[in-house]
Amino acid sequence: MASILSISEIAFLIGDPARTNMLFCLQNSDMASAADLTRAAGVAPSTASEHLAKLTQAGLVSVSKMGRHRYFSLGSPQVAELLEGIDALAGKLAPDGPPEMRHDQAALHARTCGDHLAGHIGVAITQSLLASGHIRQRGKTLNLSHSGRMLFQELDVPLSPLNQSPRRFMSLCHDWSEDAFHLGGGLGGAFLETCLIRDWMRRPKGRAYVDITPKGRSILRKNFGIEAGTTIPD
Amino acid sequence: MASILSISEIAFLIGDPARTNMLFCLQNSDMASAADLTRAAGVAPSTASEHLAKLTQAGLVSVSKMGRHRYFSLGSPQVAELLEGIDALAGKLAPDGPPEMRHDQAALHARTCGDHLAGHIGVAITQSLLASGHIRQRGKTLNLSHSGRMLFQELDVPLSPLNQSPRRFMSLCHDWSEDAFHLGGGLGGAFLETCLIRDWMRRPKGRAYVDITPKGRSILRKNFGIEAGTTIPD
DNA sequence: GCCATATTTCGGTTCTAGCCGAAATATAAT
DNA sequence: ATTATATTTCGGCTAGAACCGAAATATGGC
Repeated sequence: MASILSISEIAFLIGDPARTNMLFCLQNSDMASAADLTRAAGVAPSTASEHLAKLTQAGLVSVSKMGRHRYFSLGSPQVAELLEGIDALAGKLAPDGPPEMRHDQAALHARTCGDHLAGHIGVAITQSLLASGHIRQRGKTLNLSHSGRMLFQELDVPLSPLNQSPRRFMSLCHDWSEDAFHLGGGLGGAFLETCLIRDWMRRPKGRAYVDITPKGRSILRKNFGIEAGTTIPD
Repeated sequence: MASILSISEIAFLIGDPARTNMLFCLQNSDMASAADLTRAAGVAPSTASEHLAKLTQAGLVSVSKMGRHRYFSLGSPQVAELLEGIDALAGKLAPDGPPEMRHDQAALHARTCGDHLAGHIGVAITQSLLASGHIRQRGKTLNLSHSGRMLFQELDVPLSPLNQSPRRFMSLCHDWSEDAFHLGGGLGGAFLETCLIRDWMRRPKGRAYVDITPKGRSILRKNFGIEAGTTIPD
């Protein structure tokens, strides 16, 4: 027996775009730092901190302090279930409503999940890497093959710092928008960072997705065989 | 694949106390008029109308026009499922948090569901009526026995107008806060109305529950064997 | 100890959603 | 036709939430 107030409070917490982004990011990749979620939400760190405080206080997410990081995850399996339920309902109720397609299509096309690429592009890149053998999946472990190492070096993605980091080198996050997997972990983050530095992609101020520049489109085409959607015209 | 925006929009709609009241009222009793839901939400009719417009536009509730009434119900079974999910989660996350107990305990003790009594008191009255044989349940049909008719006449509840109304004379609504049943339908509404007129109960301006007066406590004790909680001291 | 990184707290601004009351509309009852 | 009831639209008010930037705190690495 739950009170109306506590019920609406929960829904209220989920019902803010920034927090929704955080929660769904957590549903994919367990263990995200505050900084990851800040990026996912597309707000200032201070704002994200406020959101996370509210979410943790309500018990929707739980936090474990590790070093100077705070890693968040969903508070309980029931939270994940609830998110799934809302997602399912949203899919039924808003069957590709045209009004929000413009803005949101771009978001889904190359959205970001924490500090790495997700959405259509994120999944396509990952599939390309797997298909070409640059990444090999054996059971639960992932390996970057020699050819893959070459590829990332060629793209100027710095790999050496990643070996010293406590973070997992690679991981596959389930992508809720594509129902497939995208590349996460340190490598996923480093790759996106390189994309931004080299102006292959641009993150609109505080958004949870990136726009792909013409330069980026040619990179994606050449290295991954991907025809990226046009967001910034040539 | 639902967009973050449409997801947070749904949660946002649920996340307002007035709308939450409406939705959970609809989960109990299908077919509630706008006026019923206005009462349930505890806001002005104009405000309720705005809420209902938003809910229908989003597809969370559906509406069927019958005469000069508009009857609402939940938009789909999935909406009901979602509400259940939130309710369940709220029960786990807010295990009797003391901060909101004061205000809310009163609300749950004698809350109203549309135009009839619900909550602890509503359920207790209904159980008393069933136990004493004033109401008989045979399969899906409900009958008011002769003794029951006498009882309500004694309490000055006007029964004759109810026979002319198109509304169902009696119904049992599932009470989400007590996990039991309370009396709805025309009789449920008429009884509450009598309680308010005779000052056995008072509805705080625009709230979705009633306070029980000392006079009302004695009525409940005498007729139903119920010890109502004290909200208004003698 | 000292610097860099991660995160929170604080102060102040802006914007939106909820609220009401009054008036308008629609439909039923007389 | 007129009156009563049910519901919506409109205008204006107010409170609260989200947001940011700057400064404060905590922690790890050196």
